[in-house]
Amino acid sequence: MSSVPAIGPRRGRPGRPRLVHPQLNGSPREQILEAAARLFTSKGYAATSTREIAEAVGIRQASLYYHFAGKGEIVTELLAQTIRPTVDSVARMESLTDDPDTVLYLVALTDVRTLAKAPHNIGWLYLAPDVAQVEGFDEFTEARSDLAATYARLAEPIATSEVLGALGPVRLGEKLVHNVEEVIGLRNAGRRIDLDESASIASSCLRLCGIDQARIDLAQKTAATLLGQLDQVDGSAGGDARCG
Amino acid sequence: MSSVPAIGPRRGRPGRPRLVHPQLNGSPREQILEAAARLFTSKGYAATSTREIAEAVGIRQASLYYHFAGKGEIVTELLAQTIRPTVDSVARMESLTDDPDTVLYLVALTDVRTLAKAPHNIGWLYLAPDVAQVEGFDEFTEARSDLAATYARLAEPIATSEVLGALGPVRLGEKLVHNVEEVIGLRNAGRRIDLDESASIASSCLRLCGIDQARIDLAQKTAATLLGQLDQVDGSAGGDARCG
DNA sequence: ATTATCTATAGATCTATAGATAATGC
DNA sequence: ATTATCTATAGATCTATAGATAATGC
Repeated sequence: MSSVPAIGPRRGRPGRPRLVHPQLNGSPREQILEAAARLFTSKGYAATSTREIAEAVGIRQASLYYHFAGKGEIVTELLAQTIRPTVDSVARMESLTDDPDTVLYLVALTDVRTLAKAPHNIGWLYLAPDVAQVEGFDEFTEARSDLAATYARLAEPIATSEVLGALGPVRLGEKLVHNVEEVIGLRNAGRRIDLDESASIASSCLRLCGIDQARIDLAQKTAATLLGQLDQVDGSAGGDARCG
Repeated sequence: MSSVPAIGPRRGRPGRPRLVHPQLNGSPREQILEAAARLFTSKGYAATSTREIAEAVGIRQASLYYHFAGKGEIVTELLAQTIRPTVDSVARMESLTDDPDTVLYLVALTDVRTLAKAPHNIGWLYLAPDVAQVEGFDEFTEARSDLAATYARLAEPIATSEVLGALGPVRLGEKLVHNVEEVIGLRNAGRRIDLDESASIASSCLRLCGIDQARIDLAQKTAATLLGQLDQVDGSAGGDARCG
């Protein structure tokens, strides 16, 4: 019976059928990205072979090259897809309130949630030296320093003079980014990141600015109220309401 | 002249001479560890081949196996050599002063200095997934959680109730370790870590505990005085005075 | 004899390309 | 005809072992 098709008719999609049923959803390209994300974040980039990715998808190693030019293109696509939307979200947060403590709190919280909810711990890849050597990585280094600059801009007006004196705005921005990125390590250790955890990381950002507990409590409360209102207005999570 | 020794007589050491002059100091084993540390921290573990290590040392790839059973043994040896002496140093710091703020400050400062001064940014390797897969890595995961437990023990009595309420001692310990480890990222970005920078990271640890600026200033001042006295008593850095 | 290297190489990868094949689409 | 896979394989690694060789040490 060597001429029997390996797989049943399977819903008419063009192209030669796979030897194995697709185990993941989405287009082949999406399936590859999903499998690669899982392997890269769990085993490391250089330690993951194209063969392993293909096996996880359920295709032959060579078939990857129909969709991507190579391993490097897979990882840069993953990074590009997951650039943190934080910088863009700042405008939205600033439109919610005039209180600068609350804006920083909200931005940090959003950033933590983004890192916590991503389907895989992609944030990790930005920090790995083998990934940093991939052609075209510079773009992402730049994105991360834009992020630090944004944090710096938000933190500078509210930080105490002692903190600013010791660090300067640039280092403070970097420190806040690093503080938010604790969530990457927590995920890596298999920890679940709930909303309380996220809130406490966002609070730490204010604490690192030298802001006292009363102001932190206030910002946290204000932020919770604002987020509650948002949820009421549009039931959708993270609404992209295009108002003129 | 094909029978001419590749290298001059070179100080009588046993063993067949190398084809290339040693470019590094120390025993062959030390030279290998030095070269591997540089390559692992700059390119990543999985992305570094044994051939590259050998080339950096100036020996043939196969000669590595006279000194190490393989790549895994090289990296575990590196990790073992650089386990942070922080846990051990706590007793010394506690003997210097009764002020718990100052003890935490000193421990954090010592830890930062250790990470900053290590010849290569080995701390990085603890965080890399490809290294985590090496046989025998568990030991080092344990060492890191011992470290977090130590920070937790020191921080619990001095943290504000708000911080402890939000985080609990365990998470606070982890957060302090993560805060100290900012230095790893800074080094990776090519930043020089001077004493001021180290001091500001140690201060951030107190700030994350909810400690106010006045107490931070005091701890910092006390610590500086104590360290100054130490330097006067024994000129040696990090004296291992074995007193009964 | 011991030590530390060397040469040579087996065997297992790993990436990437060429070209065949089996679906759908028109 | 187009699409998405497959098979087969070249060529470049990479790790690890076997055995030779050239020093020193006794």
